Amino acid sequence: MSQYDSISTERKWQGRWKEWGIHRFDPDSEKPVYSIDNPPRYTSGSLHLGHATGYSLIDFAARYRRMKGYNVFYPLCFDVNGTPTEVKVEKKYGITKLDLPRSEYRRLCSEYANGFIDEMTHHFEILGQSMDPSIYYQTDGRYYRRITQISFLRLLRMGLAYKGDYPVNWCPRCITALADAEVEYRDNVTDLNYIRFPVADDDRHVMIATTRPELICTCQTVAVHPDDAERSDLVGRELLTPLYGKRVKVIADEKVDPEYGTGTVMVCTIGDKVDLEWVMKYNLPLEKGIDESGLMTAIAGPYEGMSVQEARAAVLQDLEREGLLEKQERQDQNLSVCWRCHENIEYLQVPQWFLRTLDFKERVMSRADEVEWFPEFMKIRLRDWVESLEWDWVLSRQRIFATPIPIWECELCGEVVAAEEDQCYVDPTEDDPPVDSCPSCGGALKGCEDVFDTWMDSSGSPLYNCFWERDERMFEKLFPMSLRPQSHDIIRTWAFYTLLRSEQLMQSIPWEHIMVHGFIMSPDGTPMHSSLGNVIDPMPILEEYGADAMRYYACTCSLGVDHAFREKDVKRGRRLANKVHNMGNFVGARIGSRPERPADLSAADRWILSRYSDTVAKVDAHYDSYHFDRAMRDAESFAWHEFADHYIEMVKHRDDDAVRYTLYTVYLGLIKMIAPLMPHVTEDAFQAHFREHEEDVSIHVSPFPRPMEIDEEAVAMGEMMRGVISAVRSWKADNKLPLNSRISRLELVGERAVMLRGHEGDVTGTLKADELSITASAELEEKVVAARPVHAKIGPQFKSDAGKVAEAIKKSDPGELAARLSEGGMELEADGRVLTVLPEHVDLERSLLLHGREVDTVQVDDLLIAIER
RNA sequence: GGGCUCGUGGUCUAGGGGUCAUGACGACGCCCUUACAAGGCGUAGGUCGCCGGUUCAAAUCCGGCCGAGCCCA
Repeated sequence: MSQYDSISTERKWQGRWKEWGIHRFDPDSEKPVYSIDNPPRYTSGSLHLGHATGYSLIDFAARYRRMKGYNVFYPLCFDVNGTPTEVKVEKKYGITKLDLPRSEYRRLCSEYANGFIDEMTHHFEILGQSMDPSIYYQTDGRYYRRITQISFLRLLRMGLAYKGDYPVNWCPRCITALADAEVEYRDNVTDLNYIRFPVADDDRHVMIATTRPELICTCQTVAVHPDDAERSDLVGRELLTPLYGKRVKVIADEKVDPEYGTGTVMVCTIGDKVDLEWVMKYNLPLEKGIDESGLMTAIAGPYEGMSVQEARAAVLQDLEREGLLEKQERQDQNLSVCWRCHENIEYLQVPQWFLRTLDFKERVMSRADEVEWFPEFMKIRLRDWVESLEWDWVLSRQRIFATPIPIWECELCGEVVAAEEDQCYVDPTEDDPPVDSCPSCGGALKGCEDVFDTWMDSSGSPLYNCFWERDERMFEKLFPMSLRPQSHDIIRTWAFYTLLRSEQLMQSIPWEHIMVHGFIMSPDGTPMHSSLGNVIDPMPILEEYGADAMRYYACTCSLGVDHAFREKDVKRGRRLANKVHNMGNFVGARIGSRPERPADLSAADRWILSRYSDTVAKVDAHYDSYHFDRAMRDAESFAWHEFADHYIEMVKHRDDDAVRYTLYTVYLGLIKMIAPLMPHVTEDAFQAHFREHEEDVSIHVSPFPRPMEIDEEAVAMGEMMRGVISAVRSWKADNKLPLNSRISRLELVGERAVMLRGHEGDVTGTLKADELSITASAELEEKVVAARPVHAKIGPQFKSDAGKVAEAIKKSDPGELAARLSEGGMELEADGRVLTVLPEHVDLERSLLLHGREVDTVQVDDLLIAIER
């Protein structure tokens, strides 16, 4: 009947929250700050399921901390920068970066990326996000790029940023350098070509296997393994490269794998990382066979101007014609590709700006140790990455839609003139340098056309968020931040670079906690890819089930691991929202005004207050350690299976101050516990039933509940009542009776049952029983029907005899055993020793028989319930 | 190939030394009960991936293997 209408309710409160400004960070507040280094959402279009989940997890932390009394800093922010947008724009307009003036190209990118922001902001609202628009930023803003540039100028002055001329990863499609972190690997199958290299001044030839025949033109040397007896005579001799006839020397190097191909390797400039090592080691000339656009250079002779693929085909054809191609084998390989456009990357020597990184490995790891990781094991990923680093970070990109590197260079002598800090934001391709001409030679200055790797912007997010170089007082207050939330795939980039730069600029950690979540996979557990057609759009889910239901799913996703999407969890979320709503209807109809705590509470009241207190303590601790899945599990299980299923049933027959007080207190605390996870339905219940009695304008700015009392005796009584009531309700169900059918008489028999004397009303009222009597053992025949060993007691005491004791208990006649135990214990003999079995070692199951009356009996543990219809 | 995480009823999942293994979904049966049938009560369904080891006791700890996912080469 009463159904919760999630969609309209959610829109309503989302609108109010905006009006009330309850998510606003207060710069003037004295409250402790909890600041979140929120991942600026990349403006690539609509939100996908992974984002919906990831941002939900962050929002849980934000809302929880607000309720814990923190001044929460949780900015609405977008990442508007970089290659992914350029790739999309180039596709859309069919252009490359070379086709348009820089400013025009930049305008198209900016228009494209900014075009998504309104929609994406709206999506965040629909998801129930509590991001604060009053501290909004986007990474292409002059205000943001200014911080990137100033931080670079500091690093430059410290000697940590430098210009170098080393081979770098290069994407010929994007025509730019790439950092190691931007290189991805793809499985591929290619041909391994066996090619004859004639030996100079001899009629012999040597067979060389290569996957890159187009690079014969840059072959600098040929290597064999020093222990390779078969080929050792070649070392020191010269070979002639096929097609070119260039003389190259044969060397011996440990790094050659004698098992691979022919055991003879041609070293080119530069085919792969191993080539690069040899180039460095033997100081080989760096001849460039491939240019920045991925086309063969003049060195390739007849193949000049061809693409790598074209040249490879042509070279193979020519080799075959000359009889130099012996054979070809299919071979698996691991191809290095550009992280964004997936073009094969090359190693090219083009002068670049670098940031000293290798020198900081240890210090970064030591900062990482100062940060608390959730989960802890994710730090291992960082360590593995840091240990594997071989190059400094290439900062410069030959791209356009990013932050310009704020320097000018002398066209004559190459002298670098850096921008003044107060010039920033500055674009050296448009703005004037701080001096008119080169200070060393008077030559003309040319603005740098390179831009920064966008991770240079991203890794400055804590600096920007904390008002670095904008507001000293705020910086003192905010830095370091409280939390960095992110996914595990960008540990090697965002987390690493942020730690690095915070160490270099501040000698500090950037944040105290880092929370790392996994990916959302398709329902069958495989990754979602648009090419596989298994991508799930969260918007229809949000429209069908509501944001609270979606967030319920999100909170079941424990940190650090990947999760297959499960629509049933979203459905479960919707049912919980409905349940919470309906519990509110029941409670709201009962409570009237804000009740004071009456002097006497019933056993049921004290039981549920104790269980509630225990739950609050657990849930609070789970939130505090970002275990939202556990927080929800404990809160939900209490709400549904203790409070609703039992307590509410127990008090339906009552109408007194104690029950009003208990319902008010427990239900209010309950919705507060769930509020960070399901903010809409809890706000709705708060506004409907509590707002007029409570001071807080919204549940989301109200204090998180605190445990009240744990009354062990009441818990024992409550659990027993719950057991009795459940048992009788199942008895009614088994006998096909409606649950509200009357029972004329109940009798509880058992020593523990006596505890319930004085609280008969809770039981009779709930079960609609006319009469209830409680007796310890009277009029009953007790029969022990089973005896089970209590291993938890037997093990520690009897150690290696535990097995024998357990066996003896199992073998005994239960009745006799019980008799012996009541006389003080049962003695066993084992290897000449006497072992005494005591009552605590045995769990007796008794069947209690009641005769003389026509009754049904139900047993709960050691309690017998006799029911007279 | 290396690192990390994970293999638990049909499906998904909790638990991480103490012995009738948690819960959800699904299935089946029953019940419209002074909040909720989008509800309640119950039943069936398990060699806790496989093989060894440690221990009085292993789903849990250790080793190996098999399988999955992620990250990296």
